[in-house]
Formats: sequence, structure tokens, C-alpha cells
Amino acid sequence: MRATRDRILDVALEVLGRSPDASMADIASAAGVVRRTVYGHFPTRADLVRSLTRRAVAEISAVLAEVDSSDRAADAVWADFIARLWPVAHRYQALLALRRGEYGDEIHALLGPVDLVLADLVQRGQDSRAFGQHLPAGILSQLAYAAVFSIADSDFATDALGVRAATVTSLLMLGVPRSRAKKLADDRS
Amino acid sequence: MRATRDRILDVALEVLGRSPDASMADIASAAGVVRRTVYGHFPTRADLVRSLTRRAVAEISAVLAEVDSSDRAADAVWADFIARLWPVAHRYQALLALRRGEYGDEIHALLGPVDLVLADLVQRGQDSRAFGQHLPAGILSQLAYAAVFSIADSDFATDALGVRAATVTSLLMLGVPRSRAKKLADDRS
DNA sequence: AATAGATTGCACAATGGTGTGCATTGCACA
DNA sequence: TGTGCAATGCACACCATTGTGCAATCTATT
Repeated sequence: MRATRDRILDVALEVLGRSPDASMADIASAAGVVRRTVYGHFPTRADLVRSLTRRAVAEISAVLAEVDSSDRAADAVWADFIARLWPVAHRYQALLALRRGEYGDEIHALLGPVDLVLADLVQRGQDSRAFGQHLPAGILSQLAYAAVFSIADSDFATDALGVRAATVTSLLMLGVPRSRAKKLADDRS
Repeated sequence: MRATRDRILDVALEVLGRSPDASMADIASAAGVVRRTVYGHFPTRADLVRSLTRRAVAEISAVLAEVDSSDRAADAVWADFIARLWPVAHRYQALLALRRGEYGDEIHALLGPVDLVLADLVQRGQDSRAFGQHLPAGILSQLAYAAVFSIADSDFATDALGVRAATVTSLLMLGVPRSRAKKLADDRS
């Protein structure tokens, strides 16, 4: 059943988020299903992780596409992006840990296209002086992006404080002035 | 021999940094030693990680103690801290990954005291208006601190660019104005 | 040269995880 | 009521890893 497959994916995300080394048995039982069933849908642990990653990339890209438009101020676009990304980032927090160890390379490769779009957005922001030029766009975008996931990973991440922290912090990292960052963040909470 | 023990620790740090799931055998052979020897010094994998963590905490605390003095501007103290911390953070980047999975709780506990000192420093900075108040000191310090380790973890981390990125980025996160952050970072490269 | 301590080299038991095969059961749909 | 598909429940082989035991060897020191 398609529903089972999806439920396994959902639960796997959650379980792997808590402990990245969780076994297939752990995932199966958390999904209220038998281990053999998991292998029915995902022949291999690697397959499971791959599917997870693909879904994440799809969701993140969707958010990015919704929000990105070159005729708006880059810092506002970024703030929108983070605000809309937040629930997704929170869900896919597991990828942060999975990115290391074993499947790291594959995950990194799948995430590549997203990175490009982000770097481009940051570059536009730097060109228009909305963002600072203290660091190259490629690096800066990665740092700010990683920080969002890292915040999603923290304890206080559940509340509204999480979105706010993610938005304002990443904007500050991008070199947006304190007052402007605060305003942009406030507008979205 | 004490030298062997230290070498194992050094190598373990490096190996675990690259792949957090490395086996005792991997570590042993990377240290040019036989697996049995490793167990001679560290009865258990957990012991190895514990020793590693303790050493990290000791080094970080040392840097912190060297730099922290309440009669200097908090942002300057922070900049010094990061600049001196950099090589250490880079070495102990492995802890970032180890913090999850299995030994996470213990590592977190050992790191506790350091967190307190940091939170205090940030609090002082907020009181003196050097840092922003967009987030509580406890959270803010953790975010800025984590960002430094996350930067140490990135690819471009080796060059001088790494220190600079870590310093200026963490200062920006703390709400220090762009110009001031840049100046503080430049003074230390 | 003798001694003590560290390191080696194997062999071993125990554990826990992966992936597969296959017969059986349950369920929905026609 | 039958047909098909998904899920189950075992059993299995396989493998990597952990931690231990013990005798043999090396090495620095006296």
C-alpha cells in the first residue's frame, strides 16, 4: 500500500532524526510494521535514505520556487524563504546528521541543485548591497543555510521562537543590519 | 607508553572527524598500532570518546580562561576567543558529529560548564549593548558557538578564510554591526 | 645481561545488524 | 466466493564489530 510506504518514510525521518544510527528494526517497529515489510518497500537501507533525501530536496525546492522572484529585495525573499522553509527544515533535521557517515556523498550530491539556487540568491543580495560582502556568496549561503538547519536541530526549536531565531540569525549572518533583520523577522511572526 | 596513548587520541580525533562510525580497527591501524593495543589504553569505545571529549573541554576551557576578562568589551573578548579557539575547534570538529548518537548525552554533560561561561559572556555583551537582544543569551551563545564548529567542519575551513569566516559570522549573529565585526575580525588576521 | 612494561598476534565468544526466502494470513475488490 | 496484493512471521546465512585471554616478542632502563 502506498500509505504504508509513506508512513514508513515519515516515521523513519523522525526516528533517524532522534538517533541517526537507528536500525531497520527500530524504524519498522516505530512505524507499527514488521521489519520484513520495510524491506518490501525499500530493498536496502541506502534506498530508504535516498528516498528520504529526494523527498526533502523536492520539498525544499518547492518552497524555494514559490518564494524566489528576482524583482523583490533579496533580504525579503530570504526572510520569506526561511519562514516557509522552517517546518520543512524542522522535519528534515535528520539529514543534518545523515549527511555524514556512509550516505554523505550521495546526500550532498542530491542537495547540489538547491545549493546553487541559494548561492545565486545571496549573490543577487550582495550585488544590490542588501547583504554584506564579508564572504563569497557560495560560502555565505551555505553558512546561513546550515545555521537554519542547526537551529531546527536545537531544543528550543519547536516554538515560534525557532522560526524567529532562524530568520533573524540567518539574516544577521548575511550582513543585514540588526534593525532591518528584526523588522523582516517580526513581519513574519 | 604515554606517547602511544596520545597518538591514538590524536588519530582517533582525526579519523572520527572524517567518519564518525569508524571502528576501533580503523582507528588502530590509522594510528599504526594493533587493535589490541588500543583496548590496552581504552577498555571501551566509550572510554576513548570520553577521553577525547575531556581533552576537548580542557583545551576549550583553557582558551576561554586565557581570553575572558570582565573589564574588556564583550565583542572584543568574543573575537579573541574565536580566533584562539579556531585551531582547537578545527581539531575537535569530530565532536560535532559524535554529539549525536550513543554518546551524545555524556558529551553534552561534559560540555555543560563551557556553555555556562559562554552564556555569561554573551549576557555581559547584551547588558553593555555590544550584542543584540533579539534572542536570549543562553540560546544566542549556543547558536554562535555552534556556528563556529559548523564552519570548522566545512571544506573551506583550512585556510585563513576559515578563522575570518568564523569570527565575523559569529559576531554578526551576536548582533554586532557589520563594520565593527569586520574590523574586529581584520585585527586578528 | 636481566627485568619490567608495552606491544603484538591470534583465537575466541558474543552481539547485533543486514538482506533474503517462503509459506501463511489478512483484506479489498470484483 | 474467488482473485490478487500487501503484510506477516519465521528461519536463515552472512558479516562487521566489540571486548577478552594469553603467550610471545620487543625495548628502554638499570
